[in-house]
Amino acid sequence: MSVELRALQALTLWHDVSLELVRDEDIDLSLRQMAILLTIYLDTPPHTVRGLARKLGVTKPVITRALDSMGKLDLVSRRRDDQDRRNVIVQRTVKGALAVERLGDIVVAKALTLRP
Amino acid sequence: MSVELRALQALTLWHDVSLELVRDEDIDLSLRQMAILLTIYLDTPPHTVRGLARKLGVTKPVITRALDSMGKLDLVSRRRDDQDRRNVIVQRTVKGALAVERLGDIVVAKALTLRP
DNA sequence: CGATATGAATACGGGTCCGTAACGACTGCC
DNA sequence: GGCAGTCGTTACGGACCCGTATTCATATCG
Repeated sequence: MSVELRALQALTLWHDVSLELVRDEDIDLSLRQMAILLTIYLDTPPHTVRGLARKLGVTKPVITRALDSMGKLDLVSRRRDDQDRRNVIVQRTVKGALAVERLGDIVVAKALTLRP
Repeated sequence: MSVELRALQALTLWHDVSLELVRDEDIDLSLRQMAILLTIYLDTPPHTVRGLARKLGVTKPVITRALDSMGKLDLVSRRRDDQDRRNVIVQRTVKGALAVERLGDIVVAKALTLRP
């Protein structure tokens, strides 16, 4: 019974946040882009294209393109690794940090409405 | 400080579940499709195309196409409303219920790994 | 040095999704 | 019965994303 409740609450939370994100004009990222963005901001650096691809279970071009589009939005930035110039280091930005923070606020806000 | 922790936990949860969904072969739904699916299975029926469009803040064709693709996967089904044959009633399916249940399991499982 | 390997980016063909606009089916009111 | 209004679907053009294969730059090893 308590397990049933947990599952329903978890689903409701996921639903509420998804709905909020779909409605939101500002944040329009695909699930993959969001996973990439959060990995960059939550996991310990450094992050490379190949490393992200492995972690996400997708091909490298997917990461490259996601970084392209998120880079246009100034959510992430790229820099060559000086020690091995084949590598690209993915870096955080102020705008990206704010977006992640905002996402966290949404999740927290929706989570708080669950417990009556 | 406790608020910081909550936000970080919420973000980590969202990240972990997103990552799991991206990696998962079976579930490949966009955020919008997921929001539609969960609305159908969590909110009280009946659900119409127009009603879903209003709730999601998107246009009707978005709902129609999402129902098309999710219908092909047998996650939802459609039926004409006999009382007003202009309406289409969106119905749940066994496979859809299982998919939603599975998503709930994923969220719960990831949530449980947060509390040390 | 040259050969090989590695990392990222790009080219390509195909698929999906979007919003606007138009369309067909249906209802209800005059 | 006809006409305006509603609901869902479809047509269209554009944007985005995918995976495979290729290319370019760099590193490493013989």
